[in-house]
Amino acid sequence: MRPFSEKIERMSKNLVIVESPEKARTIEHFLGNEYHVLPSKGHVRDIEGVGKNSMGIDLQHGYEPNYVMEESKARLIQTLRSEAQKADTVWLASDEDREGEAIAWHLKEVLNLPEEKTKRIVFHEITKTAILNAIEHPRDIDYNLVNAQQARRVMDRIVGFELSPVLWRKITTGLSAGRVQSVAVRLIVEREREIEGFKTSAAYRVAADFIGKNAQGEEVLIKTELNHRFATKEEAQAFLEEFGKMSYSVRDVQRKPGTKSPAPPFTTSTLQQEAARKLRFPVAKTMRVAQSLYEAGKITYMRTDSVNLSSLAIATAREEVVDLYGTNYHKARNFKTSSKGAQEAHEAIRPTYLSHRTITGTTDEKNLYELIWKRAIASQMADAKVETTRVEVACEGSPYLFVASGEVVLFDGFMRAYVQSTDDENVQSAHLLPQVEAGLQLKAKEIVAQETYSKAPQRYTEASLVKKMEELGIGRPSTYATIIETIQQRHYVERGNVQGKKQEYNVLTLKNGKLTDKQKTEILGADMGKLLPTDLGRATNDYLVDEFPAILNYDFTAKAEEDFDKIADGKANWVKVVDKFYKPFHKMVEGVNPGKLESRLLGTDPATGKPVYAKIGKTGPLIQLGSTESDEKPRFTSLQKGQSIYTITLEEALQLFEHALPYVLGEKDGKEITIGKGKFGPYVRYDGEFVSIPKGIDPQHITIEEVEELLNQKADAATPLLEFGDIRVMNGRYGAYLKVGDANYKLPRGTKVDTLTKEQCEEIIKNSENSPKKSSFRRKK
DNA sequence: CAGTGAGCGAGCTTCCGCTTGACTT
Repeated sequence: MRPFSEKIERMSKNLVIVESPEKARTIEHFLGNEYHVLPSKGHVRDIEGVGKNSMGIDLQHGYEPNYVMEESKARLIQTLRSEAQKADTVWLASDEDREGEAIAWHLKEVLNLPEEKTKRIVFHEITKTAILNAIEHPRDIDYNLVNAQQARRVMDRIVGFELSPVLWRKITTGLSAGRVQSVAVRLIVEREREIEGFKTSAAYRVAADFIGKNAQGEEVLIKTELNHRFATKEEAQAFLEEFGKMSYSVRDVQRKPGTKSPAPPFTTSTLQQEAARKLRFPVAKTMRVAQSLYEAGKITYMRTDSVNLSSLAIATAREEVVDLYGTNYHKARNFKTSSKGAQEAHEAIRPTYLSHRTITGTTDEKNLYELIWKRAIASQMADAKVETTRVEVACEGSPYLFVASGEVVLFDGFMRAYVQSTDDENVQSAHLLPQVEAGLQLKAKEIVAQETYSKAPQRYTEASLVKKMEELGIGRPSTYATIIETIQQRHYVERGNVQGKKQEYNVLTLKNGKLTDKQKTEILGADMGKLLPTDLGRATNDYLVDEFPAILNYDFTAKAEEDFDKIADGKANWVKVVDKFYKPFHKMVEGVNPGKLESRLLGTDPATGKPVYAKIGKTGPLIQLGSTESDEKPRFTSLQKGQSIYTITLEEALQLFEHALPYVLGEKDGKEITIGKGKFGPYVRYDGEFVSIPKGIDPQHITIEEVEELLNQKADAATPLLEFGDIRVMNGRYGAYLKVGDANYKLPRGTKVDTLTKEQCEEIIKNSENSPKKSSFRRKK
């Protein structure tokens, strides 16, 4: 308990409830003794149903949700209740958005707050004036907004809890579907199919280096590219041969001034993208590090879709920019949030104190902070001024032009602090061009025609998927990271690498009047750490898209949001909105065919005449030999890494059965050696003994020699190093340990095994019995 | 951490958004 709680209890007549503990601490500091500020830590109630196999909604009677307290918040709610009783006035100061309004209402219900002592307030900045101002202008709870939230919540529950059981029956148990996650999976599946269906095409790109002497008498080199690509080698070669005989001159020089503006300060989504690109952070890591920065008071709230900066932040940024770079580098800016469905309850993500240019903390914290600081500072800086130059070189007798483009930064402006990166691999940084004028005669130094292949669309990374989701308006800043975790936990998608394919390409070079022709190879289509759909993800997605196209539609959320907005504006009734959705949706759920998803028939096994299927089983993709309808039980085997039920051939599938686990490898001393797969992975069984097969060895291709080696190792491990009556010193995977009957005891760090005595062992056992061996605390999965 | 284990089948699973949990030596 707080040491000064007694004092507060006596003096505070006001209880203010905000959402986060950090906010509570800051605000209490502003408000003084008359006010006690406590956090609700988010929602305090939710629709009943978790782990109870129940919808928690009365579908027959106005979709009335059955709200229950969040169990983990029982103590918190108890505290809030007693503090609320003592207070004269309770100020509900949750965020000013749909969820925040609902939190305020739930608090009022849960804490049994009477109308006359309850006030709803909102503030947009955490400053003393903003908060005092809010307290002077309280309002009532906006029930239209609360109902909009209820509609959202009820609809998500219905979609999730009616679709998921369909998948359990149709595909396998434990699967899930939802308004957000299923669309996220769809994006990944469809992108992969685009890539698979992508037909690469080759064309010859021509680049030439020219030299000449400019008006100032300087030797100049101009690197250009032809504004035409040749479809065939013959055409490219013909052009190069002609090229040797042509004369060239600068046809035109265009200079254009331009400006570049800084990006707005970070939102959750843009922070995740930049941290992924510049720091290689996965989305969850970015959020974890940001959370610790927030809790240390170093940055503002990290779950936001707003690009807005407080007036105080804009003023401090000005001081910093002027101090660091000078007045001409400063420009005050207000950014407007454009993303779909933005709720703007918070500020953009920025340093709490922009004057703190660096911080103490872990390397990750320092790096992320630096990124946030630079981006916020740059957003309050002047435009960069650039000059782009385009030089066109004409070749006599050819309709094509050689073009060079360059860019010169005249004034770096915001770029001095921060430049945003990009996912696009095709963007090349422009370079500086030499000073030349039209009419200048040039000589060709070298010309290269290179066969280039068009590139397939890019796979999603975690961060680029978040970006796409934000564009579609699905998911919220508080859920991006968890959604990405969920679709991986369900094994719909996985982060993985794709090996590229070797591709031969042709390079024609003309230099000093000599034409050479070379064949080279490159790797095309390789990818690292991208999101890839699994067979399960594809099967689930295809099924859902087929049966529930309305829900899987990319516009579904955006359309629903329009309805929620109408409810919030008092122009629609939430029950009617939900009903209009539910009636046809539920009909579709009821109309689903019973029975499992159809499996892919690969053909017939020539040896047995039985059919061979590829399908999704209980624990993933598998091959089935024989029909489930026949009397004989079918045989099953799982696929090897890299194989897919969608592409595997009959031959490949049959091969898997040759060494399908379990199988008999051979004999040793007249006893069978069996290779199998158990709870803990592959094992060898011999003479009633089990030995695990280590990761490096493929159980389907293990040799007798390898098995003997493993058995010997096991025998060594079973022989005690030392023996003192009942007490034996054993050699285990994690070093030596003590064994008495079935009980094991850890040796203290640094124990010398060779010189261990019986007395020492007894001492160790005695000591470890005083303290419990295992902690009762287990992390939940 | 914990020194295991041989594949039945009953009963379980699930949504999206808010927010941070903490039973320790």
